[in-house]
Amino acid sequence: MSQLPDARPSDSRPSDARLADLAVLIARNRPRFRTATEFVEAAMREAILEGVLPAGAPLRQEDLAAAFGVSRMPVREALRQLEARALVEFHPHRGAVVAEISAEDSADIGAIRAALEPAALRLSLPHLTADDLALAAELIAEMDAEADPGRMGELNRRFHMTLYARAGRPRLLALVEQHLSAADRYLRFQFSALGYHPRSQDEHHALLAACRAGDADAACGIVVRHVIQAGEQLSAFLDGRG
Amino acid sequence: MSQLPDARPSDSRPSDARLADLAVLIARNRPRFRTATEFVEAAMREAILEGVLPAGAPLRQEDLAAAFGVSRMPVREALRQLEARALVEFHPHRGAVVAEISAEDSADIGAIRAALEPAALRLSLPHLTADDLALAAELIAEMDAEADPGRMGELNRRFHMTLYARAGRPRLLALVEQHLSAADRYLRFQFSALGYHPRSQDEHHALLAACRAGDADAACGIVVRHVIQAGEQLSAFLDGRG
DNA sequence: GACTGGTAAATTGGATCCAATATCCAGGCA
DNA sequence: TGCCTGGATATTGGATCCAATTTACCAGTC
Repeated sequence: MSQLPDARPSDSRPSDARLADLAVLIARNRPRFRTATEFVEAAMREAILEGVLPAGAPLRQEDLAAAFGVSRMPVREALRQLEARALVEFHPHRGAVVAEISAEDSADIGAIRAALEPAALRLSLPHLTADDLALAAELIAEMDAEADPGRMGELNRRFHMTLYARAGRPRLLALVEQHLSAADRYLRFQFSALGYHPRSQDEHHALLAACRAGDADAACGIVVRHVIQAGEQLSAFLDGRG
Repeated sequence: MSQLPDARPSDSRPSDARLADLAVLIARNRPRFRTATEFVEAAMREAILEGVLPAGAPLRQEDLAAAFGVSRMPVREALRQLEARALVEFHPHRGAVVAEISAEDSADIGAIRAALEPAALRLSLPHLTADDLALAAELIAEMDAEADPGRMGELNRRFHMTLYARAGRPRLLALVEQHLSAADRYLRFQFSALGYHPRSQDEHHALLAACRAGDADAACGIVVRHVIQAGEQLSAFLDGRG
């Protein structure tokens, strides 16, 4: 992981073009992560959010280390970070497990989204560009054509984040994305079980229209309803099989 | 730290009362932290929020380990958790530092609070008891008598959390408390520099009154204004010495 | 047959050890 | 003189090792 040479060339005629190409090449080839811990943390977060590591799954440090081809230590540090994000739970001396999902937790996340997302949208909306709106429209179209639940969640997340992106509040946006992802974990169930798809798409269209019109109040109202009703539907679904 | 016996009694007549007492006794006597990592994490978080470890301070793992009387490993895990909470920043191979504070970050936190706190209050307000309101009033009174900025922040945080506590959304409340604490870090400057004290207390009184009256809209309006104007004042202060 | 007690295996938490990287400073070269 | 190069040092990132705790299993007893 860290013993790769940094691709530092000994080429001694540094034309600007060459340097630029080089930077691109380095950027691409640079192992996406500078430390093993970062790598493991990102991979595990994705695995949990994607459902590859299902809720309740025990996380044996030794096994994970072997799977990632590293020692236990980066795994431990990554698990600690994920714990702080409420994606895994530690039980002292008994190990970590992927955080369980529940109707209560779903409602909790829904309440947080319903509070944060309109705030982000209100800040972002005045600064949205035509390109942003075009991209959002494109993402809606892609969702229409998409069947795979995993890709679906990804597109949904990108659609929402595109509309919030100009808020210029990194911390707020990070929180929003975090809970959007967390909600994805829950929605994964629902996508296959219930066909909540068409209605959701209607709301996406309405939201985009309100954004185009620059109508913050309307847009926020749609977002809140969108989030709330998704949460309720999901809570009902989870309750029905708790 | 972890070699204390678990106080498991061999008493073989388990009356319910005895069991309950036992649970209390165990809970009280159980070392507050079960692992060194938990201990270090809690202590460091407090130290950062209290300002004992000021913004920008380098966090040498060896020194911290010595200070806590443990090895570097629990320190490393604790630092990772604090990184996920945005309280420290890692620079690969260069070490960790206490997260810097800035006017932008202050505004960011203000926006988050302004979104989350009214949501928490709205959920909590219908379930507030007379005791809750009495406690809140008491905390306001204590704030009047308090001069120390540290204790002040603590009281302010408890006052707000008392009003939100009945929201019944653990995740939401954790987020609220986290950002209330983060704001404290910033307010510490202000308390001594500017005398924003009296006005803030007026707002606290007004907020409590609205809660007593069960007027959610009014209470939320006050909270939002309270947070926003504290944020603005602070941003201005920080900008003025950027 | 169920429960207590004790022992053994598995797994985590913590400490130590090694490698890799960044910083700092001296020295050579244009 | 100024900049780049190279090595020494400090500090982190990662691996290995040991101890402590939990769990499972099995024997013995009521």
